[in-house]
Amino acid sequence: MSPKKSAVSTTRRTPRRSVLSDDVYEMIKTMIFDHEISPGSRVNIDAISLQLEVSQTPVREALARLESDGLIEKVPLKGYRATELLTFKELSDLFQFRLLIEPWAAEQAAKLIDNTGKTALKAEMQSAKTAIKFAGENQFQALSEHDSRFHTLISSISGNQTVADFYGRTHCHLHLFRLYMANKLHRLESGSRTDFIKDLFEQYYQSGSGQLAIKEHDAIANAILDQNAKAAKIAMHAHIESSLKRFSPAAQAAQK
Amino acid sequence: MSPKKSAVSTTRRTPRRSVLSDDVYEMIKTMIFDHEISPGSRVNIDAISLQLEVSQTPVREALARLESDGLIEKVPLKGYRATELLTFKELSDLFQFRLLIEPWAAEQAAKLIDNTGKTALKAEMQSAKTAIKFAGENQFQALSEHDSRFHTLISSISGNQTVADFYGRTHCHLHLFRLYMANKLHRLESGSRTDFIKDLFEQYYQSGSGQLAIKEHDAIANAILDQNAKAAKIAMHAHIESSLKRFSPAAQAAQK
DNA sequence: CGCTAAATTATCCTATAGGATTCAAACGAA
DNA sequence: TTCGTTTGAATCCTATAGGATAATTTAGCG
Repeated sequence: MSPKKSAVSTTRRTPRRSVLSDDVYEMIKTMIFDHEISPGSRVNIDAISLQLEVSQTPVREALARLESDGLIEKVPLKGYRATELLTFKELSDLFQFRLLIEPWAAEQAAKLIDNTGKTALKAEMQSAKTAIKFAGENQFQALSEHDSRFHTLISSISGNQTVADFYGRTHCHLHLFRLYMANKLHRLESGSRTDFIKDLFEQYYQSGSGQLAIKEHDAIANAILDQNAKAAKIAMHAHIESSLKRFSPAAQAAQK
Repeated sequence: MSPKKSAVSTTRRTPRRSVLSDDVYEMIKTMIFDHEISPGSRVNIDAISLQLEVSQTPVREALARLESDGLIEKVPLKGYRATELLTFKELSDLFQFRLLIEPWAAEQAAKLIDNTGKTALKAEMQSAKTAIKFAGENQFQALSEHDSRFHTLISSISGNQTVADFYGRTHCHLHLFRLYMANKLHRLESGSRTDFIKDLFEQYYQSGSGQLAIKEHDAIANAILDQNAKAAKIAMHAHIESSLKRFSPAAQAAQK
């Protein structure tokens, strides 16, 4: 009876391939991004393993890795919890870090880009422009993912793996922050009340801002495609600074 | 019988406190730094758990975290292995990254340093100077640890937590690289043969270089203590560049 | 009403067993 | 002799149960 049951469940698990703990890692990450696990809330190993229908071992491994990513933190004898949302100070620090890294990466990318890179960059910009037109209510999601891919692409074209790696580590935090703000805006829209926070969020997220970010991306992409290193560097710097400016009011408001 | 044995072993384990997996993490890290686990070699979970007298669970968690640090890598169905030593390209990339981060950090440190910071910085420089005189055969070890503390201290005084965190992640790789070269030098000295590699290593590690690094640190520290931001930035930039130059010949030779 | 002590809860850690996969060596056929 | 197949051992990965310890809550007493 018991062995048979085990055999059945094994059969059912078989379609899942590769390493289970990697899948669990991605699943928990998705749960955080989707706000099934909200910032600051506790993450129970038992609960996760029951929910995902795996044992505790892969969950532990996944949580240990997420702790290194800074998405989960472990309080020694109390358990794991999702990290709090970035404070305004942390957000500023993160953007300052990007200002040190990414303009240089754009500069290098302009110097080193080859035909493969040019094709990829053109494709990414094209996909962004079609996405912004047709995505409808998922426009924000599409835009956010384009942003992620765009910056990652440039980091990788820069040829410096260390820089690309470290940029990648920052991005999930920014992504999470954006998603959180979008979620907050959504809830505000569902309700009937209007207040200054809603205005701030709309100011950031609605049409103007989306178009603006794409325009700035365009300037960067064109400079890189022209192999104009200096222009690429300047454009990236300007983009990150104006991006922080767009973030700031909403971020400060969200602290309260 | 069985329960009694279990009770005994439990009693023996009791003195170890706090979270076991953290201890295991540090222990494995130490084993890597001490070359008990050499670059590229396989890391057997069973063996580690037997050696450290813990079960597999904390070992797995530790390895998962070390994988995020880049000190261990996991090959899906084959096991864990220590990562290979940095290639010359990776080393160059890492120093380029430091050139983007640390001069800025030194600049900020000079602007923001308070009395607590000044005291700490003076103490660190003092300890370095006494260490280099008296350490004897451990001089290299002492110097290496001073270097680590010095750069970490400046990153933290800069006030940007993101920058400090990311700097910290680079340092263990540099540390490992240095230890590896020191070990290689040591083995060359034990043997009787002399060759160009030995010369290169000596050129880097012996008196001249140690004094040189301290002098450069001194220039940085003084600029920061004087709150001369521009000078601090320039001094840090120069230090990292000359540090890479000292590394390069030995690193390129080690590749072969 | 406030404080101490016991019971409950939750988490960490251990231990073990078995399925799945890979690597290596032995064997047989062309 | 050489190549391909098969067998065996080693290892990883998963699952599950239960004991130990710290944190939390509840109850009782002053």
